[in-house]
Order: sequence, then C-alpha cells, then structure tokens
Amino acid sequence: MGHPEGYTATDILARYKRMRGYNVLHPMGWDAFGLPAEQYALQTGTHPAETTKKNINRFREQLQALGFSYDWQREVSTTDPDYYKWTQWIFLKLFEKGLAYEAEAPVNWCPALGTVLSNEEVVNGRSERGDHPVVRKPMRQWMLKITAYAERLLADLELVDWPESIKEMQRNWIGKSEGAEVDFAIDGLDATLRVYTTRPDTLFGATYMVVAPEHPLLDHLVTDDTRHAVAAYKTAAANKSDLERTELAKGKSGEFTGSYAVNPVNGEKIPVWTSDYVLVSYGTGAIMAVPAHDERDYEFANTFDLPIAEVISGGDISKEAFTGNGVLVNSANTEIDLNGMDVAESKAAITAWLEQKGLGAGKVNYKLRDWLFSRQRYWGEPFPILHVDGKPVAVSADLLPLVPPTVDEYRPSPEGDPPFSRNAEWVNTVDPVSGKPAWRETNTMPQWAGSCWYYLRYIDPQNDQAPVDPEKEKYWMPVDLYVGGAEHAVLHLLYARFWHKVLFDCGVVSHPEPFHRLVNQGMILGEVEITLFRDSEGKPVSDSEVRNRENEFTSERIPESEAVKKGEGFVWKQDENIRLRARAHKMSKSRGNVINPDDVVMKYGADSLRLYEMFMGPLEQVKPWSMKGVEGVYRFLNKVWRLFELPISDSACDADQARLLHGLIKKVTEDVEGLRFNTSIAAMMEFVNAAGKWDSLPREAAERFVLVLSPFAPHLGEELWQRLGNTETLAYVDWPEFDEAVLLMDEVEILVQIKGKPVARIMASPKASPEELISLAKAQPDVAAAIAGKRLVKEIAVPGRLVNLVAV
RNA sequence: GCCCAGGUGGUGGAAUGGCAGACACACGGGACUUAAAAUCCCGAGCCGCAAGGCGUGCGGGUUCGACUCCCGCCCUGGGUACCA
Repeated sequence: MGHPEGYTATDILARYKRMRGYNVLHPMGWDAFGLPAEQYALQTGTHPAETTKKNINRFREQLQALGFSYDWQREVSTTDPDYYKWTQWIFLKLFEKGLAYEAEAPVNWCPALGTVLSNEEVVNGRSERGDHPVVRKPMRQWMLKITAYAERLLADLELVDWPESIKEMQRNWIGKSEGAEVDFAIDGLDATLRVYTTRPDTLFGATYMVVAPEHPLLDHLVTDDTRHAVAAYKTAAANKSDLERTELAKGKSGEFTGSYAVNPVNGEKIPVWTSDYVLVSYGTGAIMAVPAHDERDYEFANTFDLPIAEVISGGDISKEAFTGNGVLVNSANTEIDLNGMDVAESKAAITAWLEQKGLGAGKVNYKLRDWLFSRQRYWGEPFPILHVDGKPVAVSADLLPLVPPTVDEYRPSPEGDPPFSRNAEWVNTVDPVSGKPAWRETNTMPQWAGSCWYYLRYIDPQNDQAPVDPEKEKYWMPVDLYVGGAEHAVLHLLYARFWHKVLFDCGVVSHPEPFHRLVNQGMILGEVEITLFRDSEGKPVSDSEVRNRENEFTSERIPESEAVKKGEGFVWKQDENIRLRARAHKMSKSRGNVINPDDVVMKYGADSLRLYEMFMGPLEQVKPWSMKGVEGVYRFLNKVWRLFELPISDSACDADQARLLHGLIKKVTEDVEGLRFNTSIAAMMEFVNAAGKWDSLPREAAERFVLVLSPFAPHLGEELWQRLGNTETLAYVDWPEFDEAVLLMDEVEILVQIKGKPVARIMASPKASPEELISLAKAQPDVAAAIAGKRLVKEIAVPGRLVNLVAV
C-alpha cells in the first residue's frame, strides 16, 4: 500500500461537499490484472483470481481502517467478468472502427525466464530479475491506432483544468512537428527516397542522405562493394537495445550504401548512408542531412569527413552547427531564389515550390506511436477475437465475457507462445458464424485496458446492458476532480483520454474529455538521512568530493546530532571541514526507509495519519516523512479531546469568541475548496490553542468546531459529536456558515512607515479612508518628529493595512 | 541537451505587491512530580553586550514598498532523450 495522501485529500473534499448538500460520487476500485498475482501463480500454481481476491480484501480493510467514506456499493474490479465484459466490448468497438490491428512488433523476449518483459524490466539488455540476456524478437502483436487521435489529444488539452506541467508533458509526448516531405531520386535506380524534414529551407545545404538500418529500400541501395559491410551494420544495429542506440551511443556510426541521391533543387549527387541515428519509426525513416544546420548531422559529417555546406548565415560552421534563425545564402536555382529570406519565409517559399513541382509537400508529423496493446501473459483480459482463414474476426458481443481458459501452468508454452495456448481445447474452436475452424487469440490485454475506463463504470457498476447508462453518464460526467500521482502523467492519462474520445465518437459518453480537473499529489519521501562518506582508506571525505562517483566511496548514515549547519549545508561535528549529505529519498524496500501506514495507524490512530499527511505541506509538493511530525498532530488531537473536557455552556459566544470561530470557519471553508489542507489544519490548531484558555466552551462553538474538524479527523469528530448529545452521524449535517460581519473589528492596528521603514503603529477603523489615515499618522508623535522639516514626496495609505510617507 | 517543478530559520512549512518566518517539529529555560512520562508557561531568523545592522539561492530591474512581478544566471528534484 502506498501512502494514502491522495485518498485522504479526496475524502476530505468528499465529506465537505456532502455536508454542503452535494451528491458526491466517491468510489474505490481495483486495477487487479497484471504481474503480482501472475508471479505468485507461476511460483505456487495458485490461480491468480484467488490471490487477487485475497489482496483486494486486505487492501480494502486497510482503506476502511483509515475511515475513507467510499461508496462501497460502487466498488469495481477490473478482473471481475462483469467488468471486463465491457472492457472487451470497448475493444470490439475499437476493432470495428479499424483502430485495433495486428502487426509484427519487436518485444523483449527473455528465453531464460520464458517470458516477455516490459522495457522497464530490462536493464542494459539483461533482465532486471535474474540478470538473464534479453533479445528483441518480432512477435505478432495487437496495436491500437492512438495516432489517429493525435491531433485531438493535443488540441483538447485546452478543454481541461490540469497543471500546466502535465499538459506540457503530454504535448511533448505527442510531439507535433510541422515540415515537409521531399522526394529524392536515386541515381541509376528507378526509385525515389522520401524524407521528412522540419527544415525544408535548408534543402540547398543537404550534402548526404541517411536511411535507417531497417529502411525497406536499403537492400536495393547497396552495391557489390558495400553489401557485406552494410549487412554487418544492419545486424549490429538490430542487436543493440534501445538504450545502446541512444544514451550509451556517444559517437555516430554508419556505413555508405554505395548509392547516390539527386538533390531535387540543384541536381547535385549526394551519397546515401545508413546509420542508426535515424529511426525507422519516425517520419519516413530517411533524412536529408544538412550538417551545417543540424547538430546530429554535423557530428556525423565530421566523423565520416563529409562536406558541410552553409546555407544560412549567422553562425560559424567551422566550429558548430548553426540551428538558429538567419539569412539564407547559397540557395538559388534557375527557378527559385531563397537568398536573403529568413528561415520562416524561405520555408514557405520552398514548400510551395516543391508542391508545385510535385517533388514534395508540407507535412505534419507526431512522435506519438501506435500503442502496443498485447501481452504474452495469463492474467489479463482475453481478446474477444477468433482467427478464421488467417483473418481476425470479432467474437459476437453477446458471447461476452470471454473468460481466461484453465491452464496446467501459468507460463508460456515451450515454443514461447502465450500461456493461453496451453489449453488447446480452448484455443481451437469453430467460428459460430461461418462454421469454419478457428483459433482463439492467445495474447492478453495489458493492465492499462481496465484502468482506461473504470471511472465510467463507477457511475453504473451493475448495468448488464451497457458499460454505463447514458442518463447517469450525463448526470455525473466529466470527473470533477482526479487526484493521482505524477507517474501517470503521460501514459495512463493519455490512454484513458484516447479511449474516452473513441467512446465519445461511438456516442457512449457525452463529453470529449473524461477528467475535468486533475491534481498531482507530490510523492512522500522517507525520513531525511544524513550521510557521511569515507574513501577506500576509511578517511572521511566531503560530499562535494563524492559527486557522481558514489561507488568509489563507502557511506554511512549518521544521527542528526552529529551534524552541524554551516553555510549552505551540514558539516560533521567531529571535523567541520567534512561536509555531509542531507537528503530524503524515495521510499523503497531496498533502502529500508518505508513507512507503513498500518504501523502508524496502530500507534497513533487513523485520524493522526490522515491529519499528518495533510499537514506536511501542500498536496502537490514532494515532502519528506517525519515521525516527529506525526507525534505533533497526535498531540493536537489529544488537545482537542481535552478542550471538550471543558464545561459546555449554553450561553452564546462573546464577541472575541465569535470572531475566532467565524474566522476559523471562513479559513477552513476557503482552504478546503482550494485543497490547501495544511493551512486549514494550522487554523484549527490556532483555534484550539486560543479556546483552551476559555473557562467554558459555548455549545455553538463546540458544535461548529467539531463539524469543521470532522472531514479531516472523522473518528474523533463523530465521537465528540456524540458526546455533545447528538445521536445521528454528523456526515450529513450542514457545513457551518460564517458571517463576515462578525469578523469586522472596530479598530485595527495600522502600520506607519516612513520611506518603507516601520516607525509607528496607530489604531484606526478598518474603514477609515486614506486621507483620514494619513492625517492620523502625521499626528502620531514619533511620526511627526520623523517628518519634521522634511518634504513629503508621496503619501500612500492602504485602508486597514498601512500608511507609507515618503519624506526627503 | 531539452521540457517541467522548486530553492524562505536547525527541520516541515506560512505570507490578495503591504510588519517575512503563521502553524508544527526539534532546541533552550521554567512550573507540576520523589522521579520520569504527559501537560502547562516562557524564549528563540542571523550577527552584535548593546545601539544597530543583515536577512526569502545569486546578480540586475520595475515599484512609495518585492518571497511575491520582469530580465539574466546558479543549484536541487522529476520527466524525456539522436523524433530530422
């Protein structure tokens, strides 16, 4: 169980909104397909459904112990056949619309483990678990055509109230770029090489071409002289992992194909190379290289001694590629002259010319790739697909759900086929429509599938006629507030938006975007650790010496008492020349800094955990855990309890008490609306500190305080509510109102500054006009003395706040 | 490299452009106690005996007034990575 920070935040808001009379849909569900249960099944032979059920029960208990007010009647699990029936139904919609297709795609196959691994499970070409070699093996996969929705996924970000950072990450992921495709003829071959470029303006500066090692034309480009070397290069590139092709590749590699392309603007013959710095999956898989104005091409040209031709002035191409804006040079033929134009002008001019000549056209590209949507695993949704005569055919929707077959083992077959293939009786069947022999799809859907639409099912979890009733959907959607971790910023949120848009096009949902407001809770780190480093001889060394070479040193965690603050950081008490490292780290089992919420609940109670998680700081921020901080809020709750040991009086609040009470209600109301839970807790603490000094507690103050506290600490809230003589839960009692009039003071302190420096304080009505304040201020003896004999250049007064006299 | 977020006491953090450090933790002092725990009271940004000075990563700017707005940098964290 992770930290219940987001759950607590939404629970507080849900409880608050309920008290304000809203219908609140606050559900919980389980995204329970996937690895943990499958791993356990592999090891023990236990059916994953059994493990899943157990895990869900344990998790539900943990959540219930924290007092979250979920509507458990709406609980869903992605692994429940009544749920995944509709996941499969949505897949059929995608299939019908041509958005789901089969393709050969390379996957990470680990022969030793007999399974396919995700990219995250592969480290340096070896399996994270067991350190076995991993190879890239093409396999038949299901793909979803998310690229067809790229433009809408980009444009509709304007419709939602999300943090700008998340929107920006999605924009980058979609990666729209505008440029042109240009056709180059190949000298001596009846073939053209099409390239994509965002810089058609630099066409006159193209001095060579590069095709990706996987480019289909490559085999036609090689000559007898180059065939051998190019084949070797292709093999080497194919065996490189993604990581090796990018991060680890310091320099450029490549091979000359033996062919030449003809630059359509000047008829120049330029060599065609192949290199893995060009990706087959982006654009056309081929580029025109303009080393003078592209950093990658520049590096490649220098490595292989290829010519560099300047076509934009403004840089020094003998030193580096110039990628900025400038004036075009050396860019004219008999029909078109770009010289003298800037980059933007020349782009438009050359693109128009290419289009007119039929040599190319403007083109928009996206980095976004189609979504690899199948896994070779057991514990996932079966695809409702039959293969008949070599073609995929949809299983009729009224035969859903299609449940996973029983198998003797939960691992792939010895041939490497997915686990479902172990049950031949299930796989081999007959197409009920044509009566022809058919075999069932044996891949399963990835874990994303079920989590792409769960928010819709919460609205109508029992419906067996549709994923969601249209009327109910209209009433509840879109989701008003989604609190989640930033780790979902791109993939989950993009996939869910994609499915939602498909459902929108099918008329299943009424709004183009699923989640109106999104807030990312910040991660909670472990406690701050202070680390002392020592070199190989055991001599202590400063943190700054260690930077980026951690593995050459040993580190030890030392207690806070051995550290002293000096300058920016901490130094070691025993030798103040040794700088220490003070940092909080991500909670992880291997680091041993995991704080288990269960333990905190056991020791301090659920309300303390809830309150502390909210008191730590702003919801969105990354925050380090502190057990001392938990004790602090625990003390506060005890103080609240003791406050209610005061006699409860039936007399009304006096003016000061009322002002305090209404101030609290105002502060908490506004802060909860703005999700500023930390400052609302601080306000409650101030109230309790002040009220603790009273002789008795007026009933109206006692009751309203409990109501305001209750969304944060529901257990204590209900208990105190009962002790005040109430017999019903406070969950649906009206949230207390505040009265601005009560907050008004007859007189407030006004600061008087002279040239911005505080000089005196005067008392005045908060409504006093600037003129009144200024004359009052000038009459104050200290002020009068300070400005005596000086000329007042400017007089500023802010009612209720301050007076600033600028005297020279 | 690029994109995003952030840098305020010993610590977590608070401050519609208007007295920086609310609230809490840790710390020091005191009360209660045989003692401890719990609780309560008091103190405290830094330098300085004091007067006073200096303080929101650094350098500029706008303003009567800047943690807050603008420009340029530095550092930390997260994401991404040869996308032509």
